[in-house]
Amino acid sequence: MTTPGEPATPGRPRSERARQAVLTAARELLTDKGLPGLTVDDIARSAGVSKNTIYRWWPNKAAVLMDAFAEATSLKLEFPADGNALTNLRTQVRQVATLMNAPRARRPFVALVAASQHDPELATALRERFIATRRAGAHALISKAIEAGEFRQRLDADIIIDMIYGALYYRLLVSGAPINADYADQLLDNIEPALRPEPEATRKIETA
Amino acid sequence: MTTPGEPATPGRPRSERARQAVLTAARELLTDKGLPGLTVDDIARSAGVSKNTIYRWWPNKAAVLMDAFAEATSLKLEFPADGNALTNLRTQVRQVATLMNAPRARRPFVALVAASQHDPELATALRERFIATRRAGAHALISKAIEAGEFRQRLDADIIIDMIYGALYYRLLVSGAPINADYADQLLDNIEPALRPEPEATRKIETA
Amino acid sequence: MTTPGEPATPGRPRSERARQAVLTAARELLTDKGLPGLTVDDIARSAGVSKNTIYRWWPNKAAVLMDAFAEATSLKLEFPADGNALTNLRTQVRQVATLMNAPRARRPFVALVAASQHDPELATALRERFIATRRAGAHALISKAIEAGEFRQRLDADIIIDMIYGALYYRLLVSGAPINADYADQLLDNIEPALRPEPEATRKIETA
Amino acid sequence: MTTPGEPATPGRPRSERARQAVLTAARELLTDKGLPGLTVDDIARSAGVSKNTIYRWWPNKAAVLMDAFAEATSLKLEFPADGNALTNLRTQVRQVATLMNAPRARRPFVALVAASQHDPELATALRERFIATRRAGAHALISKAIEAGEFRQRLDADIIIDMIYGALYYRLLVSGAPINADYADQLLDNIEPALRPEPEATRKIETA
DNA sequence: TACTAATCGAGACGGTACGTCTGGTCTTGTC
DNA sequence: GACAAGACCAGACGTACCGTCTCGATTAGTA
Repeated sequence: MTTPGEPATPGRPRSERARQAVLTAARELLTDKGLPGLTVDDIARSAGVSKNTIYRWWPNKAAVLMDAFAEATSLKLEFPADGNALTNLRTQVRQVATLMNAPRARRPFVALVAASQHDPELATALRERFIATRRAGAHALISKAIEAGEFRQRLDADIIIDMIYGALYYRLLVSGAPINADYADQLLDNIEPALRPEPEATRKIETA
Repeated sequence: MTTPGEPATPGRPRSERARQAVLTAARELLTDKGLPGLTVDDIARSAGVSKNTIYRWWPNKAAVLMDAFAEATSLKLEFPADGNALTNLRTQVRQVATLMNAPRARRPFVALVAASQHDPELATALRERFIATRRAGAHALISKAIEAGEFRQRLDADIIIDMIYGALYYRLLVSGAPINADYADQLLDNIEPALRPEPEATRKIETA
Repeated sequence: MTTPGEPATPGRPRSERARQAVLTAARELLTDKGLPGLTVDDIARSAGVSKNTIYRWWPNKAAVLMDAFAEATSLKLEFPADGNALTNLRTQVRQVATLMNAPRARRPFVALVAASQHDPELATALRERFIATRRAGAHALISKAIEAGEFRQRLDADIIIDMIYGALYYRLLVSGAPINADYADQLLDNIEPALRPEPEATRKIETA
Repeated sequence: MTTPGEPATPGRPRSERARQAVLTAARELLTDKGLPGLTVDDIARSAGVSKNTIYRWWPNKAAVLMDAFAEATSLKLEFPADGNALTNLRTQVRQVATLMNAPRARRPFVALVAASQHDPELATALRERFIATRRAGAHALISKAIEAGEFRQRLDADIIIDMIYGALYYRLLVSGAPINADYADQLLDNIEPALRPEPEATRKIETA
């Protein structure tokens, strides 16, 4: 008997074992060898699965990697909202930075971003499933802080996020430099004066 | 008779015509079709050159594109140092933003950055030949401004550059949003308070 | 259910259509253009088959032609054993000569013999699959005739075959002269006195 | 000053050293590696000569090998005409057989015959420069013997030569069996009864 | 207990790009 | 001029990968 609501499909059901084997194999091979040099035949062989099965469930190689990466990073980043806005933002950025640098995430993520440059569908999926969620968290935090007067009024949350997260991506994709909590701190330390509301005196002079 | 100092190699000299034809063809094809879907045979055919000649001088497709792109953007960005530091920085970022968005540069550049993710040599070349020069200009400007008291003392030039340029790369590689002078202005407007020296009152207290 | 005895291999079975198309295309192209100037790409294109498929089943171009030629000449030469030994031998040689001169056989066969000069495997295959069968027929005929007293006792069947067939190959490969039934007759007419048993008088003296 | 009679060509004369080096290198490489796997670049490098020089004096690779082989076998085969026709023929065939089997001749010769199958010019050159001379010697010998009554009247010299020499070529190109004086003897022993004039008695009976 | 329908493995297939190699030509500067 | 050096064009080679396909063998639910 099947779950009600699902239209009781006849025939053999999809093998969960095969699905897991594919994703695991893809993840491992990607971590080991990077995206090029990683072939679908490799994944199939390594997963003990037929190529057919892969193409039955995923449209192409990138989609497999996408799912594989999704599983690997499914653990939600929990952004505690205990302290003041600056502290919270710092915590967020630190967590994202740490995650980006994790060995089992950095290589695959870089590969996916690279592949997305010539694969619009992948680019969309990547943005919607990973990047948007991170941005949304940061955007909510900053917006609230601006409203609450904790951050400058004239701040543009999206631009600030572009800069902070952009710096992380810059290191990830261009300079290759390490991305860790220290670096997150440096970013926050340097941009912090732009986030704080202007002192009364200064504002009066300016607005005068 | 050859110029003294040049060791007068024997044999037929490299054909400058062939070299130019290859680079031009690569540039055009890359702009039209992107890096995948661009084959070496295409370049050879389009350049009227044998594949052999390409592989004699470049180790792979990416290296050709690297050189092609280098020629295309060899025109120096001139950063005028007339006004104050902030204005100069704004001019710089505007120029870089405009360049990044130019149709004959954006596609190739994106393709090169993507390819550099799994090609360490290309990554190094890209950093040394393009990115380093841009950074150097910005770094000099900011450093001087800090020394001259035009910018905050505790600023870390590299971090600031990471953020401003990182935002540009973020749009280039991740969000795909347009990159233009307006965006450059937005970046500068938002980070500017972090660049300005602290007001007298604050500084006196600090330095006291 | 499969035929017992056949091990029922898994996977998609080899395409008989592709096999036939390759062999036919190879045969036709070889007849038209000769072995050089005949490329594997040509065969693949002409057969509507991928190059991959050719290389999956044949180690090189010559092996394809070998099989193609085998199919073309699979029709057995039937040597009737009705009359006396000399007549039968003449019939055999005439048939072989005619076959060698046939337009769809001569060019391919010459090409294969030529290629076999620097391809030991091909040479072996050629000998075993074509030349040996022809020789075997002639050898049986001559041996029996010697035993039956129809041919000279001291004849060496292999040497006789070397000479008769050698003459055919000589014209085929060296002089390029035509090879037909008339030529076969000439060969037999000239060597015939060496085949006949010695006249009684002479034999008596010898055996005495 | 040049030799009178030769039209005083200006410029540097052809380098005999280069010519010799090319032919020697070609010969050695051919003996070592066979015709395929023997490239013009190989010859040039091994001879310390530029490829240009080779193509200046020979139209293609086969022509070089032709000349190289010509030098190697320029030593004339001297056919002594001392004894009776049969003995002389035997001597001739023995010499040709021995020459064909010589290690520095067999490989190159086989390669040339093979190459001549798809190179009409080479085929012509090969026939005219090597094969014709051998045949001519044998033809003269047999013709005279027929006229002198030493051989059968109704013998066709060309057909006999086709068979004897054909047997040698057959071993050379098809069976790969050794070719030596013993083999020459076997050939002569087996065909000899066909060469001898018919005994009077037999002829009378036949013509009766 | 069959029957049906979708899955699975294996692996052959068409298509296409890769990077290498060779043949034969052309272009330098030197002798 | 001939020569060594070596770059050049043309084009075949054999390999690799992608995504599709065709098999026989499983494995549920349905009759």
